[in-house]
Amino acid sequence: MNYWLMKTEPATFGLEHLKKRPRQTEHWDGVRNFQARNFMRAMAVGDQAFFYHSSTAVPAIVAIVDIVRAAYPDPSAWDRTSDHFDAKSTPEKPIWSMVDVRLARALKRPITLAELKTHAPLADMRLLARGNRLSVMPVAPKHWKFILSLETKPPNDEVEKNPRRPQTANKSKER
DNA sequence: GCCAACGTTGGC
DNA sequence: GCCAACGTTGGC
Repeated sequence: MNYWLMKTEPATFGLEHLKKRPRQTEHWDGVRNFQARNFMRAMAVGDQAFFYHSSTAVPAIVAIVDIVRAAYPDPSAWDRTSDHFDAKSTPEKPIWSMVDVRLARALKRPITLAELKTHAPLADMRLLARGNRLSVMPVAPKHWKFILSLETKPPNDEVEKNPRRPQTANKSKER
């Protein structure tokens, strides 16, 4: 069983949307990056993924989802009205894939990107790698376990022990 | 709104 | 196959 992380923009489809889906299940359509697609194709039923809110005020892991259906063709690729339409993909020769995910549970509290960055054991986490833009990526089991261990701890604990940089009196922007 | 990083496209 | 231009992602 493997672990993953899947990004979604809460303004478009966030945890509140997933909660309202029938059986709290949704197909993960619209991925148009080969690497991300290949990771979805590597998923098996029973794998779990962090549900991550991106492009939002407070980027964070907010829930865990179960992979409930392995990769199959993404029909939005041949839907001309879709934002994700791709003329190169056809029902006969589909290029893009999706999986179905079902909400396992919301985290007890969101684990923010800012918080993840403060933890040394996560230093080599793919999500935190420079320039990372993949919307679907694997999560190492050690990272998965460590992140879940943060759930029951106060969010500011570690931040206070590891101040990011000295605060200056001047609140104006750096230049 | 800015911008760094990266993927894709297309000319050659 | 190279690589510059362009588009997208996503944090800040």
